[in-house]
Amino acid sequence: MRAGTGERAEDQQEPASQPGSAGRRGPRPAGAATISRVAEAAGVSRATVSRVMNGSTTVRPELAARVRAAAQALDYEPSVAARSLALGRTGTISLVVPDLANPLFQGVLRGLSQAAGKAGRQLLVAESNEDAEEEAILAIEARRNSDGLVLASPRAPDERLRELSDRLAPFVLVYRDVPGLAAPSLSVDNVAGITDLVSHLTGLGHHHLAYLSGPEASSSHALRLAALRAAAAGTPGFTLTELPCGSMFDDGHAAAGAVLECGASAVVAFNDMVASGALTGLHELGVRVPGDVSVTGFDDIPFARYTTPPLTTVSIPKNELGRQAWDRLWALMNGESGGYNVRFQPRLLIRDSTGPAPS
Amino acid sequence: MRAGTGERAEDQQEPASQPGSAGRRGPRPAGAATISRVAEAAGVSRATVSRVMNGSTTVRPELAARVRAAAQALDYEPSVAARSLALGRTGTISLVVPDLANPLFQGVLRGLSQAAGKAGRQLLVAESNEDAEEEAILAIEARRNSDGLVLASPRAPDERLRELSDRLAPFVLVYRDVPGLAAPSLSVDNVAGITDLVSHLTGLGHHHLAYLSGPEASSSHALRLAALRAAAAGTPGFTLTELPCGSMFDDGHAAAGAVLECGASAVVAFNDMVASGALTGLHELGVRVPGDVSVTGFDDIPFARYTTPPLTTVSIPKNELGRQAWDRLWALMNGESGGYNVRFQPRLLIRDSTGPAPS
DNA sequence: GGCCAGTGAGTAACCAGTTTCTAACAGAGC
DNA sequence: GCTCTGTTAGAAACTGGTTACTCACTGGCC
Repeated sequence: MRAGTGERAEDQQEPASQPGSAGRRGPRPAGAATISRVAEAAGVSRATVSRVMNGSTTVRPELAARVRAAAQALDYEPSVAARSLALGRTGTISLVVPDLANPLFQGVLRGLSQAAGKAGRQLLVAESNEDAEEEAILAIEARRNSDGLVLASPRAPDERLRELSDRLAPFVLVYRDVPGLAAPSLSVDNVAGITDLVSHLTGLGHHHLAYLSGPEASSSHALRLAALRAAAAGTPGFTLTELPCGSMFDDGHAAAGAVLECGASAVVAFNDMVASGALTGLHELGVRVPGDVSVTGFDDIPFARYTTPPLTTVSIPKNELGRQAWDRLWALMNGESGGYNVRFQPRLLIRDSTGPAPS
Repeated sequence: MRAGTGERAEDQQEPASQPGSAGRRGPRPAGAATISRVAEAAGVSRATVSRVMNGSTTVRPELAARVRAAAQALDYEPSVAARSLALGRTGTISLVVPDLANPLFQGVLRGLSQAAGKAGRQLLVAESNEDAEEEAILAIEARRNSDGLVLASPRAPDERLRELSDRLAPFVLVYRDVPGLAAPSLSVDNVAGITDLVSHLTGLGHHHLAYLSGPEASSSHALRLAALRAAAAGTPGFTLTELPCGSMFDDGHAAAGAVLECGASAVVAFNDMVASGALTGLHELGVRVPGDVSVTGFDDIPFARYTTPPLTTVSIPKNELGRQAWDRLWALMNGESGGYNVRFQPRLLIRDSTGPAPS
């Protein structure tokens, strides 16, 4: 993406060092109005200004108007930091994900961002770069800066999450279900998804499946693989070939040759990106999909409808996960129970990348 | 995405109302250690604890060790809110974008998140849902909760941004260049991108181009359209057909019929998503790409390499924009000049969706 | 007219840190 | 031995809000 991209400076502008920022005395805001200045201007106490700003009804309307006028005249905006300190909450929640480039987490981010925004809450985002310990550290750090946390942590060991649970609370776990964890989790039924996929493929006459593996440490990968192995073990005359792969387009693209070699008639890819890469790779090798080989994905990313051919996949409600994460977190922050754990049932979407096994 | 997705409650867990949260006296943290408690435990003053926590060297090593031990024993973590108040800064910066589903902004988000993370800063994210006035309001709100702002605001009028400039500073504008704005901007040379695209296509013998328009209010769309019109006006025997479209996959998909009707031999789509949708739509109509019609995109989203055929497009350094936005903002926050405005030169990527005009 | 309840607004005590100013003390120099 | 200087750590002021408590004043009721 960056390689070779030229860059050119132009449009020189005046230095633009912020006018009032040269630290009069206190720290940053310099000339910013404080509640005291507003109180003085309106001839009332700070308490009254505070009451007016927070919509308390115990202030005489006429006085309230005077305060509002003073605030307006001074461009007064309450200090968020001072408010947080006094109130003991920040008005912010945070989201920690392993990878912002992954549509799976982008979906949660969107859903959460919109739900939190509607409730007037700010959203802090941190990316752990797929590193298990980083996930934990960032989660703690993000949590300290907010009132609650939504954590997508596919790498960190169950035990680590359990021991962190106190410092992270209130928090909600997504795309994962850790037994014995004192936090609600919103997960996806990977087993059901894989089972649906396998029935669909065996129904089409496929007996030899290749699985393009996800990242070793991924908990979703582990569940999907286990479900596939179980299905294979439970069906006589069924062969499962496991091919190491990854989670990105390129991984799937690079695996196309191995797919061809192993002789499978259908490919179950770890996710849609891998499937989509494999589709392109197979196309380049002259393999027809679904004529020669069927291909399936997982997740139903927005792009899955626009691959050639459109991808048969398993749809999971990414935005909905984000929205519900907000609901749960909100409940938790109010001291209520976060409710039950929820496992979303994915939905099989049959498109054109799967067809009858070649005879 | 959500339609029909089943949901099932299971794994009932204990109520999990946070153990210590029932408000002992102060607000939230309940039993959390404060600097006073640590000071008391270590037998020193709060000032000394503060100095130790901030790595001041003016504390006797032996004393410092005692303080650290006490802090450790009490699980002490400084209050972010109190620190923000005293210091006058939050350690957070914010990003406001119109649409988190758009790969363009996802790229900036990633680049910014990583750069800010490396510097130990938190990142606040807000999404304006493509609404011009919402952009402004969210920007103010986000800015109040942080020390600086990166703003992607393709909708808000120039004038509105100029009048807001004081309240938003320090801030950096991305994907846009507003004349006279006292803030550095990082933009992309849309004109150069379109010019490259047009030369490429005319070089292949295309004389009739269809432009699949972006959203009316988008400043990128305006610039790209203007560049196309200029190119058309400057080239004899050149026809430009403008087709209303949009910015998403579906818009491009829906426009395929119109493309066919208008008789153009090449399609310049507003962006890669539109191009990709158009590709699928044309394929469904039995049109060969690039045999019958050539198609180009803009942005080079990760997916563009995996369409069928791979998409000829213009690459813009999305992550790099995020990284540089951080650098500029950092400079600004330190009272330095934010430097020159930068206009990135996009790079033409010729893939397989363009070919010679049919004769 | 006096008592009581209710209302509106001020006082002051918080929230949890940072930092300036000051003082105690130790060691060096004369 | 005394003064001067440098180091270390504490006292207290400060960041900008919120809120429990208190009190003055008003009106209703007897």
